[in-house]
Amino acid sequence: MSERGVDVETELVTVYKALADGTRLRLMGLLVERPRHVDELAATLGVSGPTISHHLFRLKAAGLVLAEREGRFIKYAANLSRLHALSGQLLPSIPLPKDERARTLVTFFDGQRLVRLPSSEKRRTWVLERIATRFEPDRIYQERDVSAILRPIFDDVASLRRALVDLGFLRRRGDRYRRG
Amino acid sequence: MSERGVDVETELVTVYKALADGTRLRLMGLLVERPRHVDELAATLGVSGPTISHHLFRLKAAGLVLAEREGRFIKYAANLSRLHALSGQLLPSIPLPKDERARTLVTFFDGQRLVRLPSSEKRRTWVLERIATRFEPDRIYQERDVSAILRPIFDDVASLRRALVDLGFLRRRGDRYRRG
DNA sequence: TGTACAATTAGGCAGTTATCGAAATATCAA
DNA sequence: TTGATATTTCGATAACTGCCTAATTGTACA
Repeated sequence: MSERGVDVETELVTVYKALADGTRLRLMGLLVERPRHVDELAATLGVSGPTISHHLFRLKAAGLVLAEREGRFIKYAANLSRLHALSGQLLPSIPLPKDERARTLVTFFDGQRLVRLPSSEKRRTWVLERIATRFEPDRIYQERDVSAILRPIFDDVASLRRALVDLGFLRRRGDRYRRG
Repeated sequence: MSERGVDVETELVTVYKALADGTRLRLMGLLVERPRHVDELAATLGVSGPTISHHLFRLKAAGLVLAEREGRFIKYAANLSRLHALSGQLLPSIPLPKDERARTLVTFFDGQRLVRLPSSEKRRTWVLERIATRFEPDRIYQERDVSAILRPIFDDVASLRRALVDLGFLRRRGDRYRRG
């Protein structure tokens, strides 16, 4: 799960890097207008074919343009659906810092006690992950054992237990529980 | 008119470049959450103070963060109003036509074909410059070779050839032509 | 004033990038 | 197959970037 965070950051950086160049921005401008061939782009922007090719490669790698061969030509086009998807999302999705997890734990725990269940699944996962460490692996717990462990942590034992089960930290079989 | 276009592009590139780095993205994440001092950022992200300083400089240059001295510390904060202003504007602003030269070429060419000769000398120069690339340097062309090259581009070959000669892209000696 | 601490600047190293011309590859057409 | 054209790949170069350590500047406090 934290892995996905890294991936999102990497992808964001790729997109930002792809757009962080004047020539590529102009390229995108032309391609948003209509699809074009490489040599037309080169002539229009006044740079060499290989340079255009290089920039198109980077834009393609970022998913911002699509290529399609048309006889001897290759037609490049802006990936409009991707642009649309990104447009409302780029800046707002500046990734949260790596230590968000640590700060989340500080925020939601008061000592050993859970202040409240986070509403976002990501934060809930971090919080429950810590609570799950109170259970030994490979040991079978009765429901009352589970409650005995959870009650000092959080008043609403039922919700907490359900959350642990929902996210797979606890597995339930009948009235027995095991760390998952 | 074109000047403003260039400025917008430069500013966009600055912003994209500022965000095109994982460390700076994480920095923004921390600063969006709350203002922080440099050494806290360095410790949190695990890089040296000077490196943080360098990144903050770039973010500040892009207008993404604000700095304020607080005693011995300097408090850095995300420029939230700027982020808000940019968020709906970054990608949508790509399609704007770029510099005047590019717009001219797009306007006057339909693929390889010249729609008409621009009347202003500035625009005519850009257009002819592009056509001139069809001629190899240091090669002598007979008039019929010149026509063979120009006819697919523009019906009125005579006017086009004269314009190329007038602006020095083609040199004529008797009935022979050379790229100028 | 002098010491401690926060931050920036300076200098240097390693890796990346934008650009070009030349050469290679791919496609169509004769 | 050969030739023409479109595009990419290769190889090189100059500029830029991210990171570090060491030195410098700026601020507060004893």
